Amino acid sequence: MDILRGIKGAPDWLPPEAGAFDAVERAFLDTAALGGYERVRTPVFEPTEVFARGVGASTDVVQKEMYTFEDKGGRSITLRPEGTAGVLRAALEAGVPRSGTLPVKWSYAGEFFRYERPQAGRQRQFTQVGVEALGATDPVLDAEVVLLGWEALKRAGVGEMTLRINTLGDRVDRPAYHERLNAYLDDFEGDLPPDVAERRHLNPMRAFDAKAPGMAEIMAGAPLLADHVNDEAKAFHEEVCGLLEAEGLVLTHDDRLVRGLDYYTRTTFEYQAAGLGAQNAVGGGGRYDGLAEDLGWPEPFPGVGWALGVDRTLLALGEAAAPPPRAEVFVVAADPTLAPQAFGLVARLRRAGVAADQAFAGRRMKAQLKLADRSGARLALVLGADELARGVVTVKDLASGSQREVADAEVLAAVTG
RNA sequence: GUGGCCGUAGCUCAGUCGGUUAGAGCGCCGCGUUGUGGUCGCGGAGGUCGCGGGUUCGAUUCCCGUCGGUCACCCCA
Repeated sequence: MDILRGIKGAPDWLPPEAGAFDAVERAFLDTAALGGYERVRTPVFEPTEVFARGVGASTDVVQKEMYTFEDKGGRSITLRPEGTAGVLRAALEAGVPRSGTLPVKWSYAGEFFRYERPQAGRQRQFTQVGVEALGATDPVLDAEVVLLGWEALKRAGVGEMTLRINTLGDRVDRPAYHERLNAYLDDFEGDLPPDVAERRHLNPMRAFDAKAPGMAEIMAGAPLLADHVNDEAKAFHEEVCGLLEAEGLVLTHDDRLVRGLDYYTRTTFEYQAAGLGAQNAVGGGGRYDGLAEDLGWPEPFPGVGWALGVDRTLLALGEAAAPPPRAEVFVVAADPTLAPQAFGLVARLRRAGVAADQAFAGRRMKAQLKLADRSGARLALVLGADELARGVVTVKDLASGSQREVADAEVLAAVTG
């Protein structure tokens, strides 16, 4: 019988990569905390409507990538494909817009699910860390969010990065622009790839993303959203960019950066890293001033945020991924009958906060030292009948090979000193 | 959902122009040291050559199918 296998696209993280994975996640979260973003945890599944209405019906995410099922009560449930819709749903449900001081700044981390064909940097279950700043429309807030994401990636160790940024204007700008763009596309009706032809009436901006042969030429002459952004939004964007440039960030303005989620308004941005294969975005985000209303809130409740891909960042880090912490001290029993004493010594060290380990399965001393070496421990503590009789422990420095005897009562000091 | 490439030891891979006992490196275990690792030497364990079918005297090798992996498209973290 074949062994049972995991689910396609649901990765197992094992040592040492899992340790590096945690380090990346921690770096992101720590950076968010430095910015005053407080942790929230929301469910991994939501009513399907949260995403269908929040993320947008025209998006690939909603149209073909959601893990949707019916629970035993007949409700349609979806495994979260992204974080913003669920977090905002939680904020609205808690009445955040009408309580407390705004903006509220939250961070989250967790697993997300999208039914896609796996490839380098893309799995069906993946991990993101995100921040959402809710309840304020202020270019300083947008700049803070964008800068914080950049700093988070830096803190995790990512080297070469580019920051692409764009403004999509407000929702009031959309209808007029959509109409213009669709009128333009009408002239090419017969040449449009099926997916574009189908979706352009829901959201014609997706046509800019289409890479089918010939589309680049068609879109080269298309009207740009940038020309339909209202003056206030334009000024807002310039202020955001100015703040970021003052902090030394090099911006790559990309007026085709649309992002595949319908809720974005005004600021959209994306962090790209080298060494990732085809999927080179390690994070992205933007402002979503209309999302709360999509989720049923009676009045506008603005927000801005980003999500960073932990898996992808790890991929970008490659060999530079931080090595996980290892045991400091490895206890070796020279004789199998001393196992209880070794066990006790390990326990004593651990209680004192020293990362300690030992060998099992009654290995010979030679093999135990080999394991001590492999563990990366700095010191080996050798316990033998000899030492026991004299109330001492042999402390061996594994790098130099030198060793000395230390009185039992002095062991902790010798190890920590 | 579509396409390319790949499935041989725990891992990374070689090999068989179809032929009798399928190899290497790393890792693992043991011996060289009866209480001392990282180097070295010697030895050992470990393989239905992904699975099913076909062609053939004979298939791990050729063909078909299937499953799995991987990369890319679409899109995104």
